[in-house]
Amino acid sequence: MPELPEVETIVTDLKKLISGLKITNVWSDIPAFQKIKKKIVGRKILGIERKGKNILIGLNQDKTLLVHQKMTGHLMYGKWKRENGAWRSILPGPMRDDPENRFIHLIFFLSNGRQLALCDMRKFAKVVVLPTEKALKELEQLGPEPLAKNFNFKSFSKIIKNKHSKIKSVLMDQSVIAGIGNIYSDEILWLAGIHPVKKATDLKEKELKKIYLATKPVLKRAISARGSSYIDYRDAFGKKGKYQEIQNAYGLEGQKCKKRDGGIIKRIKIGGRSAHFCPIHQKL
DNA sequence: TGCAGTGTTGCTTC
DNA sequence: CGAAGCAACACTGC
Repeated sequence: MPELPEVETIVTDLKKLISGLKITNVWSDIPAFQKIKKKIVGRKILGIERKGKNILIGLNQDKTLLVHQKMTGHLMYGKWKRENGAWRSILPGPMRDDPENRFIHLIFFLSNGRQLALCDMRKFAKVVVLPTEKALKELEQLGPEPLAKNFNFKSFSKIIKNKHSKIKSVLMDQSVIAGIGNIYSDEILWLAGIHPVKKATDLKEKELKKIYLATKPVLKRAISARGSSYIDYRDAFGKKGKYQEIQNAYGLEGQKCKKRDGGIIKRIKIGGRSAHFCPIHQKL
């Protein structure tokens, strides 16, 4: 679920909320997660950063808590109480009676009395504690960060030009660019005016440039909107993102293209994923 | 009722 | 080797 904008939103918030705190206890109903308890209880949280869609929580003694939220995972900061076998938020706010609470599978108890909870309906999320060096090594295969200052057209086009897959799939390939998934690949191609099925290797210099130039604005706008909450994404405070209200392609099948070019947004399958595009201004 | 579809990734297959 | 297909899981909507 969470792509770069959603992960960036949570990381920015968590930096302010949990940096400097100690982890005092860990609860989980998933055996794999229960094992991390003895590795991190008593450790201090030094800092938090994002790499692609990964969240790295730096701990003392050179350990890193590596979290990938995959499809439906999201971290929330608050306070929950176990009631009748379920976790219930006891703070005022949107988490109070959010049905999402029933999917809490992991809780870190913090030294200020608050908790960091992982909500994950489909249980795909990855949470591991590794020596920092190892964690960084695991993420070595990630492509460049599209929002970094050194993300330039030359390196961007060089990687993409010789890929033989469809451009949408290439944009979602984490080793090509880090952080782009199904929603934002649709949005980037809509803004660039490129058909998602087009083979990357067939793109002309001018078309590559359009994609490159569309990438940053789409991601930045999504970060400003605090991400998309198509189904279950929540920010650290249990609030939904607003990008789905300003989307141009994703999830808009059958609606008029917002470019007012007379197109009706079409939905097709690409590599097993749904792709949305305007057949008028995104021609093959 | 049952089954296709869902924002990700990595393993298997060709 | 690179590209494509599918499974991991739980739930929703047609």
